[in-house]
Amino acid sequence: MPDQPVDEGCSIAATLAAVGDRWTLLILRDLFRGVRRFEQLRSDLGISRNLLTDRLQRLVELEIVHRVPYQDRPIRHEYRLTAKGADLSPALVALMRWGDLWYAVDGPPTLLVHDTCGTPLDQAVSCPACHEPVGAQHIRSRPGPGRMTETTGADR
Amino acid sequence: MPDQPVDEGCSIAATLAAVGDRWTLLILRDLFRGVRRFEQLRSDLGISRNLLTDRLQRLVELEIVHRVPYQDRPIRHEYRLTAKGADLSPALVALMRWGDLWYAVDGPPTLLVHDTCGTPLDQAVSCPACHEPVGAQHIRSRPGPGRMTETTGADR
DNA sequence: CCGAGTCAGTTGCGTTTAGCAACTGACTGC
DNA sequence: GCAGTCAGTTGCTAAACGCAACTGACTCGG
Repeated sequence: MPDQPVDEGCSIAATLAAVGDRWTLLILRDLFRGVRRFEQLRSDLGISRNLLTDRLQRLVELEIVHRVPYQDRPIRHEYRLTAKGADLSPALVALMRWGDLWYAVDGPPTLLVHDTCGTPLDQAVSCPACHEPVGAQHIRSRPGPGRMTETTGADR
Repeated sequence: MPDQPVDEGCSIAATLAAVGDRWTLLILRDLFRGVRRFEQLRSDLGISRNLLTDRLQRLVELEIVHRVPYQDRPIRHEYRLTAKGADLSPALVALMRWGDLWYAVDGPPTLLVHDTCGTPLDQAVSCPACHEPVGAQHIRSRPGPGRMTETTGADR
């Protein structure tokens, strides 16, 4: 997928360049849920086969997903998240919460719970110094160590 | 923008249907950073004018962004996040962190800090009962109250 | 008051990407 | 040996994107 407008030097742009197309995050959502096989993914998502082939290949190249054989004769593979793929979990959680908040009139269609105790989970941005949650209006952005060049002033 | 494959009954799909195209999240990133005017957005993103017009209109329709006049003669508007738009902050933070983790070799290009104390922020999924952070492998998903119908078994 | 400049679009056109349907191929199981 | 499943591939059409040129409402400098 398309070389996104890759604003090098922005991690959001870098992430979207990797997984920011119409299907990839939905494929990953299914992988998190345990849907791992081509045909299952296809019918669950309603994606066409050629695109699914394409997106999975790309995810494998990016090492977000790996192919694991689950039978020989005929050889068939399933797709599993790598550590890099599993690290997308917070992003999917955040996207889900926004959908829950603004589009789920009767409450969330899916709850995320702690496996050991079954309690519904929280997600928060917080300040390790102040030990409190931080809302969007209290987040500032600053150039970090990985910034190459021209630090323009316009912060949040 | 395109009517995404809207798997109704999945908040991730609902969110992606709203903001999951090639440009929208980058536009929102800029709005969070304080870039608010058409021409600024255009040149910062390198997006073509027609698409920017289109995306902004859609964001206004969805009430993620609103148009505020900043001068008359000629009348000019800037685009600002609504509360709904501001609620996307955690999602952008999560996408940014993944990019930082996997693509920022020299450290993050941008740091998010607490406005009052300047401390770099954390984001975590946590269990309110156990009072501890919860990694991807300990998250289970369950049908929630907003689920309409056929609860298929395949959980995470 | 005329021409250059700015900002915010709109229009038109060619290229890319996506979506659909039909086909292949390696099997299993009856 | 024929139907069925799974995982693709190929070919064609439709939708989305990207670029460049044009419009329009102004301001400002001379």
